[in-house]
Amino acid sequence: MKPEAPPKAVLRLREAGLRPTRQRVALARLLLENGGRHITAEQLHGEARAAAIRVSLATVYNTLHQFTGAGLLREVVVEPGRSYFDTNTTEHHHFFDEAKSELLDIGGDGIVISGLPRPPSGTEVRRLEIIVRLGPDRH
Amino acid sequence: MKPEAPPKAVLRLREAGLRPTRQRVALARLLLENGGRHITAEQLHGEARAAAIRVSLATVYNTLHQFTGAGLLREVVVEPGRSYFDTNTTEHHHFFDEAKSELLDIGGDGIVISGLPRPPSGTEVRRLEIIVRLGPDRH
DNA sequence: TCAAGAAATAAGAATTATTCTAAACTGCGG
DNA sequence: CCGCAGTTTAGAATAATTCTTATTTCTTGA
Ligand SMILES: [Mn+2]
Ligand SMILES: [Mn+2]
Ligand SMILES: [Zn+2]
Ligand SMILES: [Zn+2]
Repeated sequence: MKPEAPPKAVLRLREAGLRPTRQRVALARLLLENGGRHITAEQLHGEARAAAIRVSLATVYNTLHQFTGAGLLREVVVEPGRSYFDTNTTEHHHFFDEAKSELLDIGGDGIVISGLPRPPSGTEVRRLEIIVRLGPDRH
Repeated sequence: MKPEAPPKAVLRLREAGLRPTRQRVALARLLLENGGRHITAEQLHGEARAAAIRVSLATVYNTLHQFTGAGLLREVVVEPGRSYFDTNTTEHHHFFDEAKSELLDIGGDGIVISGLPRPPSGTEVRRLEIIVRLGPDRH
């Protein structure tokens, strides 16, 4: 009588061509229903455990990469040996607080870069990113 | 009778407050007498072996970090799990060819960025870097 | 020139993030 | 409900880097 409305996350996964498995749906919820975030695989795994979602770390890694491939996430590399995954896939840039190891969004609108050379032949630009590295204010 | 003139590398190390040991001098030569480079610890270790310089990988890592701390090198992070060390310490930016895993300099002069917000309070900008990620030209 | 202490090196073990393997499970079309 | 491709998982494996500790090498001041 009451046909279940498929949750939003399920639809997003279907659109992306990813089977809405228990784990993927749960992770999609954590990631996409919580505003803009910059999260590590370990962190997400921790949140999943805290939310009583049983999922292996390998699956968290797989899922993060699949989501990235599908354009639901973006991978940000600012520190050696660790990847952050960004739920904000719009064009934007980052502050990186080196003391706190924390990324902060810089909205992409209104930022203009001039003077860049054209890319070497045989290549084309995939993405342009600005990283503003921050340290403690040593006034 | 003929007092040896201390090689350039020795002087650079002294200025930087680093003892000019056999290994550091040899690595400084490889790094600083070969034009602008973006090199990995493993790569440098390989070059050292090829040049018959006996130095351990641990020392290569130590040296690269010390040089970076002293401002003789700059560390660039563009790929998860690997650091590049840049012999160009002037203000500049990079193309990163993701297919070849190769960094290319973009001279810092003439590049202007506008519209950036000011850093969050308590922090100050340490460095601003632009990374232009390249893929194969899929015309 | 030499002795002594401080600093640096090296070998290998250890750590960390991530990926791989292969076996068990599950969503879904028929 | 079957069956199978796609998915998950535990644990092993990998890769880059760091750590530990004994040994070696600079530096300096008798
Ligand atoms: Mn990745
Ligand atoms: Mn480092
Ligand atoms: Zn972001
Ligand atoms: Zn460079």
